[in-house]
Amino acid sequence: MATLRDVAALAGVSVKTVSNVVNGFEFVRPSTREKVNAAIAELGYQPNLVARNLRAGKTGVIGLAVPELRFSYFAELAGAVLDAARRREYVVLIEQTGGERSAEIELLHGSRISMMDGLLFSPLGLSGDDVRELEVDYPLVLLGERIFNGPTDHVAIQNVEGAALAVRHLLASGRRRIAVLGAHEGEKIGSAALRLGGYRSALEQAGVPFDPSLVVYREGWHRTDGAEAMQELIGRNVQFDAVFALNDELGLGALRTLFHSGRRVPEDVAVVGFDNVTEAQFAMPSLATVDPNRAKIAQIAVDALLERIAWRGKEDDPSPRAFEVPATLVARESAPAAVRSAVA
Amino acid sequence: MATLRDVAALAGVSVKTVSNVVNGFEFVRPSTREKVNAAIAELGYQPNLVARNLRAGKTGVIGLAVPELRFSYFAELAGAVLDAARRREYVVLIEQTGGERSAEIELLHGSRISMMDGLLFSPLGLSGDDVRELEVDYPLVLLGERIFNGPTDHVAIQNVEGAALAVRHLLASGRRRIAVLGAHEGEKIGSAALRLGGYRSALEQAGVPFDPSLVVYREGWHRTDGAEAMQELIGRNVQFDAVFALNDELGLGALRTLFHSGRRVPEDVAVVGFDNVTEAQFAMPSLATVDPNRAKIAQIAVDALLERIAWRGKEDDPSPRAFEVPATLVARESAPAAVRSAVA
DNA sequence: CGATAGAAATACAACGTTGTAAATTGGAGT
DNA sequence: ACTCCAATTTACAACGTTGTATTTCTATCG
Repeated sequence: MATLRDVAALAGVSVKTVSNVVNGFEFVRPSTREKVNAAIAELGYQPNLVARNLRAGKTGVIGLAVPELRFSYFAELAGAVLDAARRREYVVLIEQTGGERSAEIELLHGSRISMMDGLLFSPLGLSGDDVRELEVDYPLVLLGERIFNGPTDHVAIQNVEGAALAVRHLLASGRRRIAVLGAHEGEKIGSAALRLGGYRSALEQAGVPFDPSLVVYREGWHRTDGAEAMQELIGRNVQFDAVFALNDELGLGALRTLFHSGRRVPEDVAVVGFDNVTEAQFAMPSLATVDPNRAKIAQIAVDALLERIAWRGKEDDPSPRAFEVPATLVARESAPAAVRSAVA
Repeated sequence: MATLRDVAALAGVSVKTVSNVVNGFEFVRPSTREKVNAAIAELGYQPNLVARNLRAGKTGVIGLAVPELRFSYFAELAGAVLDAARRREYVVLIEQTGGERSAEIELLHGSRISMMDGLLFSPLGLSGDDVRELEVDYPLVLLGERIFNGPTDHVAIQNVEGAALAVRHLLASGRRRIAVLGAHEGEKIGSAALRLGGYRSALEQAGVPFDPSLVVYREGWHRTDGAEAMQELIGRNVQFDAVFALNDELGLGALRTLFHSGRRVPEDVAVVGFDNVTEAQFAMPSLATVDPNRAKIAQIAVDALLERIAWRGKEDDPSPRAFEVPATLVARESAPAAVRSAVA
């Protein structure tokens, strides 16, 4: 790989002059500029970003830590982050933590971080008790619902309001026996708890009594968990005409079980999920869901991180900021907008 | 951030001694080592990888260029690459090209590359005519079926054999009118052409005549394309008892149309896809498919790339290698192993 | 007790870049 | 031709590491 030095030698100028040309410095004689550019072209010179970044004290790289790319939600989030970062001339290094606490802690405190200007972190293994782990000396922005009120900026989904949207949507179509899949026993914060809270408040607001026998607890978030949770609900022999799955994967699993149990969706049971993953749109029937607005989340998170990066070293860095991105309801076949409309 | 220099000052030794301790150099007096480690702990020193890499002339980073993470296939591939890379102490910088030729070319020749030791590239916009673009001076490994016989290593799926597996599976369950969704008109290489080839050769081998009216051409690879292609097939009024979709997304879209058209899967129509994306497993009915063995692809690709990286500068770098990873058939509800077995 | 070998520690340079400050050039004004 | 200032170019240092070569210890041996 050619270096500035090689180009300088070929063009018969100093290294710094080549650097000036490369960086578009104003005061370079046109004839010199031309000579240098010719040399650059001849050698196929490309600036070495590692050296440039060492010099500049920054890397042009931000990290994104997610549990696993395999899960659509994170893959789509990652895609959105990549897009948002590119718009700001940053590249993204992705790390999979597997959702494991130890891996997350190691990443936060490991030396890989020194390759990044900052980190977008979507914790899963860490809990509220681990906030101390988040006290790091580099810009860090938290995503998701595991940890609130940490020492860093935080971008969250409208969990409560989003869940309420879903429930109101079901109520509006005449459903009154709305089950919940995927609640977490005893949880206070975290997506599950928040969404369950939204469910309860929407019911209350509508004057529909809360019935604990309609709540299915389940730790996992995957399709199999949804299928099993649905199975459990059916096994209880309680009457229900709608299901609010605390995320789309659970909802998709539930659709599967409902189908196998002979129940029609949405005629017998309406279903709404949460996340608006791509698959939801293509499920059979397509799954109504709450769209957390991933592109916006990514944009806000990247912007917040870059702001923090820019503030690095300044004495007065603002205290932790909390962003909340509005969620919207997406009506689909599994819970259409009109009451009991037929399937196409 | 503390540097070696800071640690050295605090410990009262030279910078190089600290470096020696950090790197586990053998000949350091235990007492010195202890002093240094104390200083490291006190300052929370972390090596600066950018500097280390500049010095070492490598970055510890490999690039992965894919069209879009939103598509499950690439998200899952990316996840597998991340895992494979981590096992070899490498991190991965992911770039989305959007599948656009110009973006792909810019990435190949841009300066971002200088942040990477090598690139895993899954082209989509580039075609066989663009092989010249692949003549770059850094280690490059190609993935996928867009370009064969390029000037670089190449890791490919068993497209022909995989497709033949799918078709033989359908034949074995008694199907004889097997439609194909997603063929590309006039294409010679590329996944679609190869898989279509596997389809034809499997039919031929079984003595089943090839019927052009069972082939639905379609450029796109997404679910909507599958749904539309299926619609088109139905519109032709030709008889068919099985569908081989050239990838899972097409297959999932087809399932949807079949469902809406009142056909039962697999009783009336068996369906097999290709790729084994996670969703296939959870579709209703679950989608039988050909598993290209992504984890192995990722592992082989990463290994090949790291080998090339290790060979950098050596005079005798081997000529381009082509790897092919065996595909396997995954029987599922949409095309079970036993003939016309009932749905669970 | 001095020589000597190996261990331990160090100085220095270099990776490729760019900021700083100093040096050189060229042309206008007189 | 001479001065002066802005334009242009340059030398040097530094970003944080580590390889190489060199120096300084220290213990052992004759």
